[in-house]
Amino acid sequence: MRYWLMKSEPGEFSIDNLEQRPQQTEPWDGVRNYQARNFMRDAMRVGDQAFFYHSNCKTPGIGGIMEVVREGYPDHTAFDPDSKHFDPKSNPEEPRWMMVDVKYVRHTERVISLAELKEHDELAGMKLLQKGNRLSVMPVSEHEWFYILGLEDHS
DNA sequence: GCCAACGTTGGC
DNA sequence: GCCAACGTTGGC
Repeated sequence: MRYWLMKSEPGEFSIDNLEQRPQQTEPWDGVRNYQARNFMRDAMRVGDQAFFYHSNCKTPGIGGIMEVVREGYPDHTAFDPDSKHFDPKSNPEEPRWMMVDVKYVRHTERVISLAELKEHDELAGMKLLQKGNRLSVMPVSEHEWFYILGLEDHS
């Protein structure tokens, strides 16, 4: 089992939205970065766990946990001219972009903010914290995963 | 293949 | 709203 962190702007799609979806499941569409795509296409497996990270908002940070329930398949929003994620260079015969389906597991007991993550030396190696990192889908090590979960009931 | 210009991300 | 960092595009 692997661990991941996936970013979304809560104004677009939040952990609350995921919880309210039918089956509490949603395709993680709209990723238009090759490295992030490769993680979803090549490495994510059913049963993997992921932090739901809220980005570009008042308090960026981890707001919940989700699980991969469907492995990489073509992101059809790239084919749709009306979609804001439309990419004319992708087509159903040769899809350029991939997505996975994720399912709500739970909210974290509180938002574990980016600022807080930065305070912990044990997490200094996290991809999320590297300067200039803009990946929206990235791996989290098992050690980082459980260390972060251990922060949950502190304040 | 180089690289300047441009668009996007995302914290602050 | 600002802007640093980064990825992509396209002329050459």
